[in-house]
Formats: sequence, structure tokens, C-alpha cells
Amino acid sequence: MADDLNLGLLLFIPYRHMESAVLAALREHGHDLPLNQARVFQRIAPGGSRLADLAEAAQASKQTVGSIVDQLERSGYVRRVPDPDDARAKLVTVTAKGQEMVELSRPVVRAIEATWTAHLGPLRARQLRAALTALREITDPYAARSGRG
Amino acid sequence: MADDLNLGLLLFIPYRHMESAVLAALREHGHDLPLNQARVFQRIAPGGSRLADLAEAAQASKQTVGSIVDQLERSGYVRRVPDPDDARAKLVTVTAKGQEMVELSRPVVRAIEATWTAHLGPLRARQLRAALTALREITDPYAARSGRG
DNA sequence: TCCGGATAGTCCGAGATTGGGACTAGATTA
DNA sequence: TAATCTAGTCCCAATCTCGGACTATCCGGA
Repeated sequence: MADDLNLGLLLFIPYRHMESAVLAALREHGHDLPLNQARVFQRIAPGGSRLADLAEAAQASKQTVGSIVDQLERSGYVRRVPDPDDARAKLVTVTAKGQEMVELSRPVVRAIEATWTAHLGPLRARQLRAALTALREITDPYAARSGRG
Repeated sequence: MADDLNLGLLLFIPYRHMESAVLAALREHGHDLPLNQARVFQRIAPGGSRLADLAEAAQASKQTVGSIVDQLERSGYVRRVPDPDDARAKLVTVTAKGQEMVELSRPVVRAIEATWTAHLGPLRARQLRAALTALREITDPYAARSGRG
């Protein structure tokens, strides 16, 4: 495995790095979000997402995601609102406090991306983003539905 | 978030895709490896890894990784051998059965990488791997130590 | 050489997490 | 209208996770 890691792990390593850094920064600002909550939270679409969609995106059961959303709701980051299109469903939406957290994370993400860009050079950094975005088309089953709102 | 996902999530999506595919393929061959076990297993260096190193790589506590290694050991995928350099330590090494699983996963990884290459074109695919490998230098705290053996 | 402090791994136990099964309410199809 | 499907929730048992404490061993200094 040493030098020739598979692309999967190669993707995971910087992902985890970014994730840890963002979570650490949020923690310093008083938002102590566990990993599982963060992973669900970041998947919420701008106009809100259904539980079942979040479960699919996070590849976890509805019960699991339901309990994570409970916690996010108790902490005030999200809210469940009725889905106007379907009375059975609810949309998990980001509250003002949740939005504040999103805003807080933005500069951290930008700073790390800047580090990466410095290391790779602007061209390769752009190419990286472009390649990953293209890859998403064939690797994100959730992508098709994520434009709600 | 919609179109302009942060690089973190952009990295995670194809990673998860690869991981699921490999695990599903292994399952079809009788190797039913849970996610947490797979994530530890894939971090074992060719010559064996210490528990503490695996814990750092997986960003989990020693106890957690210890119990995961217990399971991998019970299933016959790894073995603990004394570390010749330090009588306190043990090296977690991959057994023949574990190696078989590694071999089994190789073609699956290659197949998915081929799909990605087809989607991106050979040049961009090469660039992607190169960029990720370069990124590892500044995002993998474990990289320095991972060349054991 | 001996000793104090650091490190590798393990055991224990409590709290959190996860998901199967079953349920209600609402949608959809015939 | 009835049969069927789907969204979300409740209950509960199994599993997972990790802080704290412990033993064995290593390392550096006197």
C-alpha cells in the first residue's frame, strides 16, 4: 500500500484533515459538534432535506439519522418543518444558529483550501476541484435530488 | 452548498463510493467486513503497524482500535506479533487470509478507477491522483511513519 | 546502576450509537 | 373504496466508543 495507495484512501486522507480542522475551529467558537452530527448536517440542502434523503446520503438507517437530527434540533441547529408537498414528510432545515455555524466554517474551509492551493499551485488546485466535481456526477447518488429548494 | 461544495465533501463523496463498492464486492466473496474494521484494516502498513499508530491514523482511541483489531483477529484477517524493536509493543500484521482479501479488492478498485478514468479522461485522472498524492504530504500526519517494513 | 517519568497495550464499565421490527399517518394506485 | 406503498417515529437489544486505571517496558539523568 505504501506509495501506491488506492484512490479511495487518497481521497479520504485530505477529507479527514479538512473535517477535523473545521470541527476544531467550530469547537473554539462554542459549537461542539460530534462527527456523526456534522456529517448529517453538511448534507442538508439549502431548502431543507427529508430524513430519508439524508439517510441515503449519509448511508445510514432512518432511525440513526432521525436520532442525529433530534440532537441537532435540541442544540438548535436545525428544525423540522412540514413538507408542503407531502403531509407525511418533514423537511429538516437549517436554523439561524445553524446558518451561523455554516458561516463560521466558511473561512476555515477557505484557509485550508488556500494551504492546499499553495502546496499544489493554482493550476493543479483548480484542476483538482474540477476533477472532483466531475467525479461527483458518477459517484453521488444523492446529487440528483440535492437541489431541493 | 449546492453547486459549490467545499473541497472536503467533494473528496468524501467519491471516497464513500469506492469504499461501498469494495465492501460490497468483498461481501459477495464471503468477507463481511464492517466499515469500522475496514477503515482500520486498510491502514495497516505492509510490515505491520502498531496499535497506537493505527489509532492515530484512524483518529480513534487506542481502546476502540484495540477492540476492532480483536475482531479482525478473531476473523483471522490480522495477527498480533511482538515488535522486535520494543517489547511493550505489538505489530498488527495481515495474515494470509487478510492478504487474500487485499488481493480480492484490488481488481474492484482498479475497475472503479477505470470508470473514473473513463469519465475524466486519462490526463485528468492522472492529474487527480498526482494532486491527491501531493496533498497527502501536508494532510496525513501518519504518512511519515507509515513506511514501516 | 538505579530511579522517575513517559509510552504501549489491555481491562473495565458506563454512556452513546445503531438499526431491526413494528406502528401511525398520509399518499398512491386500481 | 380498498389495497398497497411511503415518511417518519417508537421501542429495545446489541454494539460501539472512550475515559480512567493498570501492568509491562523503555528511556534519560544522576
